[in-house]
Amino acid sequence: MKYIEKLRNSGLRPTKQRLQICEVLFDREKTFHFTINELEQKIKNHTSRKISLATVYNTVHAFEKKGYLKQIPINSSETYFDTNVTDHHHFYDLKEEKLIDLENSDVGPINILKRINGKKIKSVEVLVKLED
Amino acid sequence: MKYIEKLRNSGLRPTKQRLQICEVLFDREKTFHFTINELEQKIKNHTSRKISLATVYNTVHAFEKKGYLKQIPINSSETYFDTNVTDHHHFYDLKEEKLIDLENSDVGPINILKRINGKKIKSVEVLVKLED
DNA sequence: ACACTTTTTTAGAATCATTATAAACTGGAA
DNA sequence: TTCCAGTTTATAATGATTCTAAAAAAGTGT
Repeated sequence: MKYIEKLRNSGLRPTKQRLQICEVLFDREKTFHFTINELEQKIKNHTSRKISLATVYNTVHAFEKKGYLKQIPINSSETYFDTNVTDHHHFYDLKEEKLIDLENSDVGPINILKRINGKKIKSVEVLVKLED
Repeated sequence: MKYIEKLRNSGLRPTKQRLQICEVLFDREKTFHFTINELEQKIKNHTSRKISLATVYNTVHAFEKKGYLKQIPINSSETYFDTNVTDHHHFYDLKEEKLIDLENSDVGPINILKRINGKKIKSVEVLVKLED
């Protein structure tokens, strides 16, 4: 299994649950944007034995901490995560409540001119809201 | 009272509670970023008679709908609002959990090259996360 | 001021995403 | 195999937000 190494290397035990979640999350061509509930559904379809909701939360947070996932800043009742952890941006379709990737090349270069004393810039994220 | 007109003009009855919340929100020099709980504290200090939490929620949502407030997209357990409804951006200090305004002039012009069929761009918001 | 309608406020209950708990289980080292 | 730290699990707890429905206040016409 290709994910066993990945998990071991980051100090996470390659448990059955984590490996199955890896498959759902990372065996894809395209970026995957999801909420915990959407992920749970995908896991249900993918796997015979169910994985506890608490484990899904634990795992997603563990993966986020290790840098395999990132949260997308957005105002929604549920938290959105992204399997694409590179620097990139998003459209958010307000009606459909769906996220769409914006490559860096789709957004002109962003140059933050202001700086705050003693603070480093960790990330720059652009959210483009769409309406009909 | 200067807010009576403002409320009437937007079809909101100028009640005692709304006027007091207006004072807390809008009688300031600078932009005010707040969560509902922070706002409740400010109201407590400003007013003798307490305003019900439900009313604070109702009022903030009514003001948002009328365009006097906007939500700031950010991953936090609480929703952040902003009295500055012009197009502008934010630093978010992850350690302090504080928002800092970024004027448009602090951020180079942002040009979204991609378009989605049948959708209009409603807003473009940049969130710059800060760490130590 | 009074009567009447509509909007607003309110306290408390309900909801829902997320986190905490603590007992059972598992992976991996010795 | 034995042991232990790390994981999983069901369930309870938490906390922000929304709902409810009754009381209060605002606006309107008389």
